[in-house]
Amino acid sequence: MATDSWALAVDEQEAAVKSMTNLQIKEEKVKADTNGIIKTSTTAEKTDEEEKGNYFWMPLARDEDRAAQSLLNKLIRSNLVDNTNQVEVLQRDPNSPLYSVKSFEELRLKPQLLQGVYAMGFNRPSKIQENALPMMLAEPPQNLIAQSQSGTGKTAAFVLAMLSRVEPSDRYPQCLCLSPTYELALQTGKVIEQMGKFYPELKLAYAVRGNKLERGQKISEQIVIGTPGTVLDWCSKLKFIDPKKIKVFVLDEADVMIATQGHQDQSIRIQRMLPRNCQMLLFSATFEDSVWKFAQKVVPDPNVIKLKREEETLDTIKQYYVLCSSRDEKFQALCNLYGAITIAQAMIFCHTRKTASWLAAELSKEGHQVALLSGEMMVEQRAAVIERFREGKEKVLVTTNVCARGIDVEQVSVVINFDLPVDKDGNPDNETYLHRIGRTGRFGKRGLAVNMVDSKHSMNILNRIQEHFNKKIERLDTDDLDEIEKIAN
DNA sequence: AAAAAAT
Repeated sequence: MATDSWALAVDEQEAAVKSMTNLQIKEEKVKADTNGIIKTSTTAEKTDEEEKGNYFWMPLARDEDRAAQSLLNKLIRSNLVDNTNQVEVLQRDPNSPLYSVKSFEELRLKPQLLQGVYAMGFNRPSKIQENALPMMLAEPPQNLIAQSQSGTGKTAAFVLAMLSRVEPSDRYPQCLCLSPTYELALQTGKVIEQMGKFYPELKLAYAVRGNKLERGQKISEQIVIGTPGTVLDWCSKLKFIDPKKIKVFVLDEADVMIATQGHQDQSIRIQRMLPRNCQMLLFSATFEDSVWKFAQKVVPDPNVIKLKREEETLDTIKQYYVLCSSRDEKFQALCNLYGAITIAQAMIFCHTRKTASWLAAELSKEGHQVALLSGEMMVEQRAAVIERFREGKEKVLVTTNVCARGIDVEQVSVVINFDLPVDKDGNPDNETYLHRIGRTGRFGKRGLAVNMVDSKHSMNILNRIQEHFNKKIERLDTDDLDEIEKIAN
């Protein structure tokens, strides 16, 4: 459960891993890698920091440069030497060289952190990690607003940044990470636990709904992951956390966390309680223009990694639509698709909780096994459902926007928009669209997205989404099962 | 419209 201690969670994980057959191969690989690292760091010339046992990334610029630059307090545009991704990198300190690392060793991480990185099966940094890690680990700490497509390793990047700054012997919260939903907080927590499992003293607290602590004490966990409402309570009313001691503040899915129609109030209230020198890290696959501007206003002096519009979509995800005339026809089309989408796993998105529960019930009546997940369910139930889906015990998940962002289940090969994503004014929600289809095509895998259109109005919405991303969404005939299975494979 | 709170 969410309240479990760090140690317990790690024990459980290890028990699970031991039951896997390829354990020995994995362990040997980790050992070899870490031995290699320890050797090189002892033979290399040691800095004062290393002598004290602290391994830091080399400062990106000399102190005098930095002092001069901080006066300018201005962003200068540089071009990243990078021919595969069209990204803009805006550096806080334009005099410092623009770094990107090609290996985790170059980061000079503490050995137990590097061990955690390799134990998770990461061999080399992804594109966003290459660029973001040197910025995040620089001394003194610098803020970062970073954009990178779904499934490209943002979580691992900011988790590594938190773990590199945490001091496990100090028994109070030092790193705070906010997630927009309960399920995502649990998922990110697992990544923190896995990557940090070689720090024996380190503990993680989950500040999420349903995790009730005894009143009147401070918590000793060094890292806190949570959802905005609970975190705010823990920091203010309940005083479990002393926000003044937080060194790193991460906003995952940052655009929705600071958007007016999102979690803005709570996130900003939490941010205001933090010390002025707290490092702020904002990550998302999408930043709508106005939100991007707001982010740069609330984050002092940030480094910036931004995608060009044409690079936002992933080409590995094929997008289609099916044309229907009513909701019942959409349902029929979906039933036709069911066989094809259950080859691997699928997620079906609805606009409301009501539609989601209706659809799940109707599909069940037709004899199709589906799971339902929405915010009206109890957290215990939600945790159980997402767990079953992760384990592959459920092939199809009918859900709302609660699962639109961040949820990482590798086996998901199809995303279906039973309802297209629209905002409260009925306009297309391009950001949510991108996040939803990004539940498939994780880490370079291929994926399929199918949009169900049932009116002129929804066709118009889809056309506007196409125009926004300048990406063709082709028609699919659900009567042509051969064609569908070909695509779904 | 959904999500997010020990209120």
